[in-house]
Amino acid sequence: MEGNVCNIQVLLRAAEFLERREREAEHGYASVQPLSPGQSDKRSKQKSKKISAGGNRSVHNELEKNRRAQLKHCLEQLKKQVPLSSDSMRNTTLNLLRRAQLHIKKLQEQDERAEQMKGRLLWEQRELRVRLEQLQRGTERSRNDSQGSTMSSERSDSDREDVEVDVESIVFDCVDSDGLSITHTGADHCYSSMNKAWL
DNA sequence: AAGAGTCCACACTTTATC
DNA sequence: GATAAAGTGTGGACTCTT
Repeated sequence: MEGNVCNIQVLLRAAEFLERREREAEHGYASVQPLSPGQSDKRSKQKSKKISAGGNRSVHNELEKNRRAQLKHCLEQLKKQVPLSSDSMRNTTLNLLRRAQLHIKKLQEQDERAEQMKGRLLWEQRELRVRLEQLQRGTERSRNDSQGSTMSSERSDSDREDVEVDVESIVFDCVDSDGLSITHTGADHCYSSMNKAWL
């Protein structure tokens, strides 16, 4: 009985040795040796459980490789989206993530500014429409007074349609070269050109 | 409950940079 | 050559599916 126990222990040791040698041959170095008890709870549990993923080390390794390749691919994609840094920062993953963070912040700010400008332009558009209506009514009245004409308004709805201005396009026409940072004078220029188009 | 898939942390190696 | 960063193998933990 005692002899059998000894044989089993010898066999287990031999199996361990063979496994270790196989690992060394596979990737050039021995796998991580378990730490002494108390160093790490995780490590102390290592031998107690089979590998859950696939039950096969090589399958697990392949899956992990795929996962990392995917992660790397995503980082490459991100690198394309994020503008290159002008300073002498090294192109490490950490720096890439930092630059991405800054870039996102910048884009959010630009978006905010664009929204503000859009609101202002819409407000301006409404104001100018009201003013136009007033002017049209004024000219109609003066014509009626001077000529006593019964003709209907010179400007039909279709004419008025021509006057309609696409605010969105104006916003982008007025955008500065750096993106969406529209200066006040630039916007004023837009308004004056809008007025010219209408009059 | 068992198995598969995925994420994460750790140890270690390899490669790049100074 | 020293150091940092990237790459790899591995096992545990967790979630989801069957």
